[in-house]
Amino acid sequence: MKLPNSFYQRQNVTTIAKELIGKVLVTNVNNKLTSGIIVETEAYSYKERGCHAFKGMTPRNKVMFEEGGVTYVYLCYGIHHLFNVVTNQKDKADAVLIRALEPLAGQSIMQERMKTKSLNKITSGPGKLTKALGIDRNHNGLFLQNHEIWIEEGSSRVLAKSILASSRIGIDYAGEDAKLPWRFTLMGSEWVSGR
DNA sequence: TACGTGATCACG
DNA sequence: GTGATCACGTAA
Repeated sequence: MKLPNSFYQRQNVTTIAKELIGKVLVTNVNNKLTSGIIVETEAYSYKERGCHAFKGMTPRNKVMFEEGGVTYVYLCYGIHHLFNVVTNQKDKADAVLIRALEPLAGQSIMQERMKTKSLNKITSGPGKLTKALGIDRNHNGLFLQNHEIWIEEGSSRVLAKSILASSRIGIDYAGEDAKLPWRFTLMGSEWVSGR
């Protein structure tokens, strides 16, 4: 079952980021189905400096100002595509960055895209998982109710106490806000990114 | 630890 | 137009 729009349109982005742990991200790109269990997320709110939307709307971050339930994909460091889901109401530009997955369906397709014969760490990082699932900027602003990218309920329930909070990665420019404990990881998962 | 890589955005 | 910057990954 796809998560409904009401899941994404709630106000508290950290709650949504936590609840996304254990859910399953699915893509159907070029008729190739791939999926993974979400094991690492980060929350971003327009109210704090870590967020692309902090200084207002620009051509790049425009979709963050839509209603929750659409994708926000952008190119980072000229090389990596990063995948977010937009949350909250219209003009409340919050989003959750998906940072790591445990591979589920279509593992051989992911290996092909990553040019590796191993499964090890194949989706353990925000830039890697987009490549493995075939996500790029063409997938910016898509509705998560569509057939190309969506998130569905996982098969087993994740307990709140097995989710760890820590500070977000790679946002030193955000000053004090870089210390917010808005990165969430699944305790004990070997698929969490390692930076 | 260092650097590739190119879109983006705040300046003029 | 131009230049600094950047929510990373890999090799070393």
